[in-house]
Amino acid sequence: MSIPIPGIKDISKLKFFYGFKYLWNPTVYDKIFEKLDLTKTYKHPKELKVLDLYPGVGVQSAIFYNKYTPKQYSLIERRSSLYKFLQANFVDSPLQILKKDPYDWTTYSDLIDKDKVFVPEFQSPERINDSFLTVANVTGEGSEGLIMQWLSCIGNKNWLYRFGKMKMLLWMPSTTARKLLARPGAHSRSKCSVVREAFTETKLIAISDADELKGFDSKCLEEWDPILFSAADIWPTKGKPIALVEMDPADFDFDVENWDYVTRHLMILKRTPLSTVMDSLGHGGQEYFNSRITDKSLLKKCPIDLTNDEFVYLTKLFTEWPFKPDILMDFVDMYQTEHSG
Amino acid sequence: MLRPAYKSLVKASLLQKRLISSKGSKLYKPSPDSASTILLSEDPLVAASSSSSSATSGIINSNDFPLFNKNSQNTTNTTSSQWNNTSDLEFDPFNKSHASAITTMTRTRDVMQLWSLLEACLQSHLMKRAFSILESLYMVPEHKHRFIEDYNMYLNAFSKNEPTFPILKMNEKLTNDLETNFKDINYNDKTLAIMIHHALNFHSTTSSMLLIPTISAYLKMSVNSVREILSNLDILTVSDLNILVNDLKIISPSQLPNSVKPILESLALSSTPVNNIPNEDGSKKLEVKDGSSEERKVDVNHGSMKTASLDPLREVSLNGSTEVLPKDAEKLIAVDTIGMRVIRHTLLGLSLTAEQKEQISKFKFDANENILNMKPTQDDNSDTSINFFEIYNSLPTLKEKKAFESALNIFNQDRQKVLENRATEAARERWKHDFEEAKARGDISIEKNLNAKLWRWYNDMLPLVKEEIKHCKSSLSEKPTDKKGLTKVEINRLGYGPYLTLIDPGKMCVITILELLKLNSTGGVIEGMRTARAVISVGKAIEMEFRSEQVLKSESQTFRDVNKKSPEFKKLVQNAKSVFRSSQIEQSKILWPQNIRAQIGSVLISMLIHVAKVSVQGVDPITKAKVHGEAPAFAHGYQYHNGSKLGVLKIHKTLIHQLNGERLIASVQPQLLPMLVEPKSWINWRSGGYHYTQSTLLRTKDSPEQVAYLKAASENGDIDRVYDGLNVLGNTPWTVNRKVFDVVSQVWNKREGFLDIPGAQDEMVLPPAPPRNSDPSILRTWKLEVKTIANKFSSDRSNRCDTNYKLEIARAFLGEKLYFPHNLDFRGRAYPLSPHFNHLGNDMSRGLLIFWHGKKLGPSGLKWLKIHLSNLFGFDKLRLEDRVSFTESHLEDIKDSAENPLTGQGWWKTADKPWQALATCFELNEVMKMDNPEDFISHQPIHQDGTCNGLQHYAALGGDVEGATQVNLVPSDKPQDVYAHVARLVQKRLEIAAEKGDENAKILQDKITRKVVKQTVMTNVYGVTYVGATFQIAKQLSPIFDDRKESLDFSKYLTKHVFGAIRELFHSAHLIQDWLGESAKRISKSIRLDVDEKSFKNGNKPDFMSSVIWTTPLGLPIVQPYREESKKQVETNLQTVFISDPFAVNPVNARRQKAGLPPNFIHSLDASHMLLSAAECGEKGLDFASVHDSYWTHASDVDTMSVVLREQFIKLHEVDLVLRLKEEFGQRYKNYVKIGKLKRSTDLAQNIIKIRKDLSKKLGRNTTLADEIYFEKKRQELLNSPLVEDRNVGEKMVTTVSLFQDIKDLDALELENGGDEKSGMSVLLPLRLPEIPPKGDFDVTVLRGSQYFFS
DNA sequence: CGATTTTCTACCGACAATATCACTAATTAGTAT
DNA sequence: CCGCTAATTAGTGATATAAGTAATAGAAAATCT
Repeated sequence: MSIPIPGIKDISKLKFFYGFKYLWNPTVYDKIFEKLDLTKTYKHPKELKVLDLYPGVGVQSAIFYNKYTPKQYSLIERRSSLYKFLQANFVDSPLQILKKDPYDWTTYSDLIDKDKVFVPEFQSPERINDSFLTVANVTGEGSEGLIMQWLSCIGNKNWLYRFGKMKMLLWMPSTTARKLLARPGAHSRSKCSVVREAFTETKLIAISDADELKGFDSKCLEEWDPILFSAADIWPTKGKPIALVEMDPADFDFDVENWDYVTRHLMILKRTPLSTVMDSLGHGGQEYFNSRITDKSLLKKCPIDLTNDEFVYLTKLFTEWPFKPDILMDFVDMYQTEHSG
Repeated sequence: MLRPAYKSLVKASLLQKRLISSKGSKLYKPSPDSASTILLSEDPLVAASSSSSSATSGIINSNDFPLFNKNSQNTTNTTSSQWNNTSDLEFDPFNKSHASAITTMTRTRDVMQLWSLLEACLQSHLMKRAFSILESLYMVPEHKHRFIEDYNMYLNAFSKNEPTFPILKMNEKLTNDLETNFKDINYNDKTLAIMIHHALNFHSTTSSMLLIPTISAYLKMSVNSVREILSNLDILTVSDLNILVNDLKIISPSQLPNSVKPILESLALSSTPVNNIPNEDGSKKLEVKDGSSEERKVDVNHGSMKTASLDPLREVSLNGSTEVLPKDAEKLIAVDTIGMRVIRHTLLGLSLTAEQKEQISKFKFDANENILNMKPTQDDNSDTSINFFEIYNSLPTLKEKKAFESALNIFNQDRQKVLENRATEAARERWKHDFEEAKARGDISIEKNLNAKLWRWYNDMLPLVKEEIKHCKSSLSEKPTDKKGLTKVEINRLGYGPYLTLIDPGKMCVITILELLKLNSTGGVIEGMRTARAVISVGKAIEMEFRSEQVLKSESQTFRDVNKKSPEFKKLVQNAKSVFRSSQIEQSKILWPQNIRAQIGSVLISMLIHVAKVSVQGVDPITKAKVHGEAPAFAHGYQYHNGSKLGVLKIHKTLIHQLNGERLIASVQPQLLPMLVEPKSWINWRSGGYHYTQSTLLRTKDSPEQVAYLKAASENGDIDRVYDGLNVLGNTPWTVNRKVFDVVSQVWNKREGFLDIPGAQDEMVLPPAPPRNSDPSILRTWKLEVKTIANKFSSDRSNRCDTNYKLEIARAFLGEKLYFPHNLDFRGRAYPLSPHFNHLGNDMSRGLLIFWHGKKLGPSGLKWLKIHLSNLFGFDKLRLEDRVSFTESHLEDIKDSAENPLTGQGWWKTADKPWQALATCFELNEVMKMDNPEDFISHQPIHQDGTCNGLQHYAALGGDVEGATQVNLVPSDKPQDVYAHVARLVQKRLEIAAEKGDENAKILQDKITRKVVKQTVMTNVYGVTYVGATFQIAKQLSPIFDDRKESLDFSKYLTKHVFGAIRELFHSAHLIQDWLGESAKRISKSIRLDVDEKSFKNGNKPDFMSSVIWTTPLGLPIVQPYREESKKQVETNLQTVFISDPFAVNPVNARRQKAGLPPNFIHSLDASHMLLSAAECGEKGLDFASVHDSYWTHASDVDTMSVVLREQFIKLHEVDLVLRLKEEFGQRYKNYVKIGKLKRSTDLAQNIIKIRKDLSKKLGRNTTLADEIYFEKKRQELLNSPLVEDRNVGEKMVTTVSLFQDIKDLDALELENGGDEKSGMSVLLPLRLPEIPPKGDFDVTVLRGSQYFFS
């Protein structure tokens, strides 16, 4: 029994997508899944539980289900027009449609702990969890923050990542993908690229605009060989291109709090050589780090050129600094409410 | 008078031509053969007023004359030409309006840059470079008519630089310069003054025979008058004039400037001439016609000086106190103090106790030694300070009091001077002193002593600064052309270098250090400050220092030979000096650009960061051993806020801890402390207040428009009454309430929280973090909690810092007589110039201040004192009798509060305003001890507050009887409580709704108190929105409901009812509010015809540029400064800084204009009322102070003040102010147009379409609204042309706008925004204002009898 | 031209985002005539 | 010496930053089709 795949005709009747964009063309999906080769990870798809966040019109959900018929496939969609669409298109289907907000943390605790509607299996972090997959579409321009939060959850090993190394197939704006996947020295290298490097193993799978590729590292592209499709395969058509990314958690071992402080502050002046930029870490930082860093060629590098390993090294030095600042969080109170009576 | 006008017109037309051709305008450019050639006539008269670049005439047009001015209602033509004559193409960077500014702004920037370069070069004696700068300045066409001033500056410096240059050679140079290098420039009277000065001062090189003819020749060459030449006191010193008048007798004393006349007269009488130039017999006095009018009378220091003249100083002989004349101005300051023995002598002559006498004889009356009680010791009763207030009070007779005050005044004059000028040096001396003391005790004490540390930093920083200045100077002396191969640092240096060279490096170091310490814990940063704020503050402080230094230097220069004479003479000199200062402060034309300030600040701060070190302690994370080391005291870094970076300057924790326990009085900007003597009277828009520090009358928001209007009004003499009121406020002497101070001080030193003073906290205590792998929601809650704590911590700390400043200033002024100079915000409300500690501050500040003068309570005073206490407890809505009895029923509490403020029951702490209540308790307690309470001498200011002052004005404006009754404009036997009344109305509404079964209403029914609605009623006057009010009410309701969401829902519901009730109760007020709002909206969406090209760049969508402008009844022009802000990043040494670009010309922010007009208009009225009342009270001899709508005076004078303020209110509202405003708007925005919609079907619309079609054919493209505006503009110009034929052509012209002229009811034709789409079309309509709401029958004069109007 | 998206959110005193890169206008340098 | 072009630079505008949309949500204005 296969689930009917919503067609573009029905989809295009929907107007409001809250800035999100969805690939609707099934042929592109075929290519994507072929490339992903999920059966390599999920040897027993029948045991797989899939969480589909912001499924939108559910094309991908239907195709996925038809291909792998997993044990459980839950769609989390709160936006009422889309929720209604899903309900109308998937009557009597094995897809579980839940009207909950993927943005809200409580959605997950309710789902897993309270209502036990969707309970993934914990697997030890030696390999990718082969019974739990999350698929998400966070292509809204304003929702980038959510992706970043999920990323930091990998670092914290909380949220869905408490069940081990869960793979995630994540749709995002191509600009976000570019930022995340930027390699040391690249123009768009930023803190979140380092986060990605530190916590994950990430590949670009597909992208909706070949032009966008020039923003990515050419060597990596060779390796990834992403699928290109056109803006016409997306609905709504207008707007910026999107990309699909496969994200696997990776092993890491460092003090996240200090590492966060060091990367955050160094990446502000990302084109300033380490020999001078270290002062922005605290009183007398330059002097300390200049004396501690033995490899003088590292001092000539700029933060934008550093690999995560180098950041980890700097973090180690930082933790050993007797005079390091004791407040690592940023507290700026911009809006002091005026008192009046 | 016609000549210059004509000239400017030519220039304007040329300018416009260039503009159009260069920018490839989209505007209509007719071909020469087109029928409309006439419209682009090259005739300068036609082109003139159209030019968007013709400076002031651009916006300050005929309509912009303040309406309350005498002749303003006359025909616009005459006023218009007046404007053109007086201000055509005036090149003044401050006199710019937005619409006109754009073309010249870039040039302005260049000229400013050149000016500062010039100033710097002259200062560094780089005459050649200076000359080449002059040549550049000469190239700026708009600047030519001002160029001579720059040349004079150069010439003057040249004269000083080449003292032995013979006058003939000098003359040669002058001739050569003006005839070959600067052909278009003519000398002016100042030039002649410089030549005369040169001739006189270096007469050793000029033969005496030559001297007189030379000078006579120069005098004859005068452009305006000899008087004009002689009035250049910045050039001609007093001794110069003395020679001219008394020795050479070339000129008659009558030609002297008024301010120095008395000095010279007295010099003439003195037997010893200052100079020994032989009096040549045959020299004639030059009689030159003097057409110049009397100078505006300047009455500085009137009161104090008059009283001083009858003081006993006269009898004291002063001979023998001759000292060597210092050459250097710096040293002059120290010597320029009065013989203090005189003062001491005077004081000792008064009836004093033996103890007081001893104090005085011990006291060193040396301004330099005793600026203020700023000693870092905690000992308040050190021998060196004197409680002047106590002595003053103890004097038995009025005569003695007067004598005392006058002697004190002379002493204080000197102290004020030192305070404004030498405070940085004083701080430095103190550091040095402490350092040396600490050094004697060993290295550890140096580290422990803050001042010693600062001294070290200072010494380390100084060479760096000097080095930098050296670089700057060398880059100055190089030719500016070879920029190649410069590093970024060097290029930046080219920008700020000229400024940096102007100030003494030592001072800059001190200022930098003090500023950074002052900014500790500001801007919501935990341990530090925002970089942006720091760099700008330092830059500003440096600039301010430079200003006062300049004024002081030129003052010393001019008066250098006349410093020590008899006391009377001294007074003459002091008078003359203050006049001189006013003119000097006025003259300084260069305001440093914001980016330069930032750059200078950053250069200095980065040097300080480099050198300032503190010793620190840390724990090695590995060995766990204690580690000692040295770390920079300051560090530059960044913080994120919502993804935005924020530059932060962090202060090391150890330093912060040290600062918490220190007295930091010195870091308060010394120029801005309260004054020891009466502020300089306001005489024009930029002269008043402090003696050596420039402040402007209006706190403008970087808006050239505001300045332009203010300047025009000031020069027109329209705002003299404003000055009067402001001077009364400034001349009220205060002193610190010592009793209250002692209590506050005790509380403070306990370091615990007390009332609204937060307790001291050294470390932030944060809750432990949950494990990293907790649920994100838990992590989030924790983060939020931490953030709240951090914010609380930082706000507490900054609050405590602020309180510390207040206390320190209060401490410094204990026993002193102090004054608050005031200026105005842009609506005309008055504020003290001195920050931190003033009577507008919080309850504690107010409690710490009392009037210096005491007045006997008298019969009514006691009553008012009691009422005052009741008011402070919040019982201000009772009958006066009941308030009196409230106080009388608490006599025991009062006694206890006064006698055991901290150990007793603490009744005073339960007051609404506890500190002021405590102050009042102290007085009342003393009163109770008296046999005859009416004889008690009271210093306590008694407040009279308007009940909802905004609504009072609205009620008066609308003639609204109901509203007037509610806000006590109508006599009543008991005061109306608006808030309670509104609460009752809401309650009624709820009851009705509840009966209908409304659930919300049922729940809320009995929870409506006065407090719930109070804030909303209050803010309603300010145009609070529905959403905002909901939040306010939610805050009040939150204790009732647990759930926030629920609380908010109820609030939403309740807000609707509250709004309804207010609208019902103050219906008339709302109609006026709506009218004001609608008018503002239409004005800010209107287009001026001579609109700048830029604003119409996109065809049919203009940038709206007209802001709402009106004139207050006092004649003060008010310009709402709300425009879209354009900020730019400016590079500095540390980081880029985001600051608003003062040269930007931005479209108005219609929303804010609309939202702002109702409150601003009302505030401009209450400000007028206050200033009128202040002026009147001042004339009646009352001490007067105010906090906007709260008027303060002595208890005994409350009755007098009550009459005054009622009369002034009536006077204010005798005219229909709304009507007046509408008329003013009508005048000002007469030819403005707006974009509206018209029914396509009407004849009018068809005619417009026809015109458009014709035009379109001619242009070969579709017409735009811009084209239509262009033609209408032309039409208006023709109509206003002085040539008859032009006017005829204009009258025959038909434009899309002119069609509307004869239409009567446009309202019928115009479609409101709801009109159907196809039948309407966009057209230009003349701007019309809405009809004003009808005025009610309320007669404002009845409030004469309303005892609760203000109470 | 109507629907949709963005922008507010009570006035004044008052107080502020920044680093980097891509692109363009303007100036300078250079070279040849 | 002048004119021309290439090359450099100065200046401007755009974009990303962090990472729960600050405590909040509905109207009005601006923008787009």
